[in-house]
Amino acid sequence: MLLTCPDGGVLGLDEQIPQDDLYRLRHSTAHLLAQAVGELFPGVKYAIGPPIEDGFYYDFDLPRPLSEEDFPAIEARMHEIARRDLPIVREEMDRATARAFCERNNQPYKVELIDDLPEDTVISFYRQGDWSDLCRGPHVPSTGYLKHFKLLSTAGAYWRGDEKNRMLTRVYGTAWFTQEELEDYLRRLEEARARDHRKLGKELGLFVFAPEQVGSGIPLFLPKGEMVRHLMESYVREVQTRYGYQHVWTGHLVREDLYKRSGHYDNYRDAMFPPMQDVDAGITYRLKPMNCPSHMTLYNLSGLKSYRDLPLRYAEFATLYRYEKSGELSGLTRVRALTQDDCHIFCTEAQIESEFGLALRLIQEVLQRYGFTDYRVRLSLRDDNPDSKFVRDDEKWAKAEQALRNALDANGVEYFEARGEAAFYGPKADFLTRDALGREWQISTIQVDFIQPARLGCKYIDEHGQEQTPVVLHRAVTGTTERFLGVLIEQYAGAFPFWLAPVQCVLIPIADRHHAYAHQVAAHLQGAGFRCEVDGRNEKMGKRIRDAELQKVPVMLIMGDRDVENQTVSVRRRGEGDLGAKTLAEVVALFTQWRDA
RNA sequence: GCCGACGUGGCUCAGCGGUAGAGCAGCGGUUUCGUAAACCGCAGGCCGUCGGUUCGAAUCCGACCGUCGGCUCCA
Repeated sequence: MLLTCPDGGVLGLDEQIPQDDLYRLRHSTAHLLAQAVGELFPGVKYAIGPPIEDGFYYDFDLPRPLSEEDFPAIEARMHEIARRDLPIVREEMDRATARAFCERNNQPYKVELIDDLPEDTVISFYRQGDWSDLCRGPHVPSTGYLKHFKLLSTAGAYWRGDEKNRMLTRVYGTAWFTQEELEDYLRRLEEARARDHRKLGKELGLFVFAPEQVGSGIPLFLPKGEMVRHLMESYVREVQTRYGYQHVWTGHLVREDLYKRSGHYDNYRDAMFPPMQDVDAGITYRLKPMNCPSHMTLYNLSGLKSYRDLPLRYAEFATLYRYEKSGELSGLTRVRALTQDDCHIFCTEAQIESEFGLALRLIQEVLQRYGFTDYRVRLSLRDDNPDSKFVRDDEKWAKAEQALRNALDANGVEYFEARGEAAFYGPKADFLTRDALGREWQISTIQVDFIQPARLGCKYIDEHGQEQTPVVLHRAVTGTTERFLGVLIEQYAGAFPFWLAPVQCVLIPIADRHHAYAHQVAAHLQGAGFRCEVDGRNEKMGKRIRDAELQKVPVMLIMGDRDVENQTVSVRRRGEGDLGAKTLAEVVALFTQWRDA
């Protein structure tokens, strides 16, 4: 096995995986898995099997695909091999010997790996008993060290991550030093599943999917879900306005020609919904998959611009439609109808750094308001593969990349670099976060574009009366409302902060005779701008408290005879319990304080 | 799109060759209650769709649709 993880890039693995003991343990467990599969399925061809965060995987080319039903037998064999306590020994070979060895063992993937190793690489194998694998190491001393592991799932994976190649069978597993750590990890997985936004979205009545009736990847928002969306968007709109952004609106259909001119048609045709024909006029439309060309058109048609008009910032909450492949759809995090909080900033080259800084501060303010700290910033650059989508204009790319780096450095942002992740028109700074199950998603982004403005004929007149092409910064704050909401639900485990909760307060009158008072209190709070519901169901108070707690409503107001008499309500905070009786004025003051916190 | 698993009332799930079950939710009644589940009753499903095997299919086989876990992709 060749371990190309930390610097390989090929595997798309994160560079932060440390070469520590746990890494070594997992790496060896991957070998153990491979040996077990080899013993159970003679003729298996091995691909690669690296350690990954929390575990490992191994890719096999097998006569038949594995399913989880095969796991007990494989795990049993792994334990058996572990009990043999085979020493794991390193053996170095020269290239020709290594190649011949792998060919003799009918391991074509290993041969391919050897052929691709740089000239000066020391080629090593790790042997345990009569089983051996191409591998850089390091490993634990013997198979006896491997005790606390579990196979988790199978998956198809293309050889070398290329969909043109053969699909292999990948087995994922986890491994730990102690049984407690293993069990703890499995428990964490369980807990993560409990905060899955798809589950919570259903339980909390936020959204549904109707693949058979409306379509896959098109979330339908219930009143509570729409309330949260509305709050999220109003909030970002308020911040953007405060930062000098202007909001525009550009519709849902666009003539296809525009995307041919912008370059999107060539790069993303397959990911757009099929064209629509206006037969009478002979025009072809597309559902709008991105805003840039529309905003640039708006720029062009709203009068000739002077350098004094720049920077000009067009923001839009636009619902876009993208034909994501069926297998890629995932709850709210990957949808076909998505609402971006998009913005295009038209500016001069000299303004890039300050505009980037402004966008960055805006993003940081918003993420902080949401209590969002678990993200990292990726500087996404092009690669030098001549077949890739990136527009070829070295000078402009170099300029854009330098501008982005300067801006990141000037603002003291920590980031890591990823080649091949840029947009076709320029490099970007992407903000990545993880969902409950550890999958990484892009939220905020700032992109430098030296290409599209020229293609679409954007211009301004500089201080010398000369025509110039503006630079465009593409920028999204929360990314898409849908995805960000999905990630937020998981971060909060469904318990939204007071300002964002769709229902901020449930009023619980103890007996029927308290209903009128409850409605009176509710009306008062609604008048003060808070979202309240009266739970007047014929259920015991304890049951209604329980339901409100399970629905993650931040506040419950309970009222009985004492309260009616004293004109108070008894305040209960979710997860905290009874805070005692308060007057309405006190409640409004408390609510205001919680809302603005 | 590709590989694998799964698809039973609104929700969570049992049944896996012989005429469809439970809990929760819903509806009707009784109860009027002080901080996380009162009681009684009623109703609700062509078992994803289409085709095949069988005397007989929710149960076995196939195709399609959808969901889930990955892979690929992500303007």
